[in-house]
Amino acid sequence: MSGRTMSHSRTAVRSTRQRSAVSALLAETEGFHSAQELHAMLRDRGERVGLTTVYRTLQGLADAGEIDVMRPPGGEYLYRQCSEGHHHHLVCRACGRTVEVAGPTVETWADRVAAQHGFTDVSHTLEIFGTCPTCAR
Amino acid sequence: MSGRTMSHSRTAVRSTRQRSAVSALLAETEGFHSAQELHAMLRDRGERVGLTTVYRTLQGLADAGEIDVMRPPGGEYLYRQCSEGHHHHLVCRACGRTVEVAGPTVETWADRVAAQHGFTDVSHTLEIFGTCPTCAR
DNA sequence: GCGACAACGAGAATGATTGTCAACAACGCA
DNA sequence: TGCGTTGTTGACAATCATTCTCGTTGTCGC
Repeated sequence: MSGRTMSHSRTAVRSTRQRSAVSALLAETEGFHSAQELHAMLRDRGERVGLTTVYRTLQGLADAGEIDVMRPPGGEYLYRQCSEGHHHHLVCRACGRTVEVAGPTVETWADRVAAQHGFTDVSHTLEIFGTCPTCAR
Repeated sequence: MSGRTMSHSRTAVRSTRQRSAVSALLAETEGFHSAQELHAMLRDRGERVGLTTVYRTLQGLADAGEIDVMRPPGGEYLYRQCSEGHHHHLVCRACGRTVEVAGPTVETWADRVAAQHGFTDVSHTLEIFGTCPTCAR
């Protein structure tokens, strides 16, 4: 992992119809969706993309940091194209609506705590769940 | 769910050999383990407990807040008996060693952010991953 | 004791994700 | 523009943690 030295221009990522289709779909879709859902959406659109390819493409995009991955308690992986930079999500349990939140406070706190215990190469996951105002009634 | 009114003394939790075995194992075991691992450990001990029961018992204990649940990226659910109260974990990616960390800062931050967006009934998940000093070499 | 019913557990079922591998199609280069 | 290299695709099988089924068993109140 992380050993992608990308020497020269070897192993260039090829642009294919399938990959474009997935990216395009993500670009114009709101909210988080599972790989299965995205695959079904593509199918409904008339795009012919294999399920395996959807999984591979999503993982690739996630590794590249171009999309966000979330795993709600008791559910499968959900993907979404978000704004740039590191941020977290506030998710409604009922309707799934999400709000992106940036928390410099938390980032530094997590790094500091980890450093205090001598941990290096630190990362973290954080999701906030609740009921949004609309669903509250 | 949550409709456990417990009228009279109905639906009392019965104490069984299997349930005791799982609790006992958790009590004297360090670190997080999956349901499958715990089941194997019980088997090695000579305890005869079905896998289904291990799952059920763990879920029950987790619901009751008596044990902690964690789900690392790309893995299955992990269970562990921790100290009382709300806290988070700093986990070593290499050896799995965990350190409990309390973060009042984070708790209030999460609640405040959620409140700002009108979200109610708020909860959150947070895990910090890194490489511990020992594994760093 | 006794009986109601929670708990158990072996095996089947589920379902998301990953592995396989032959056919395919970008893209660099001549 | 033609061609070969090689990353990419996708139908299908395989994996594997978790859940469901349902007949049997063990607890506990009385």
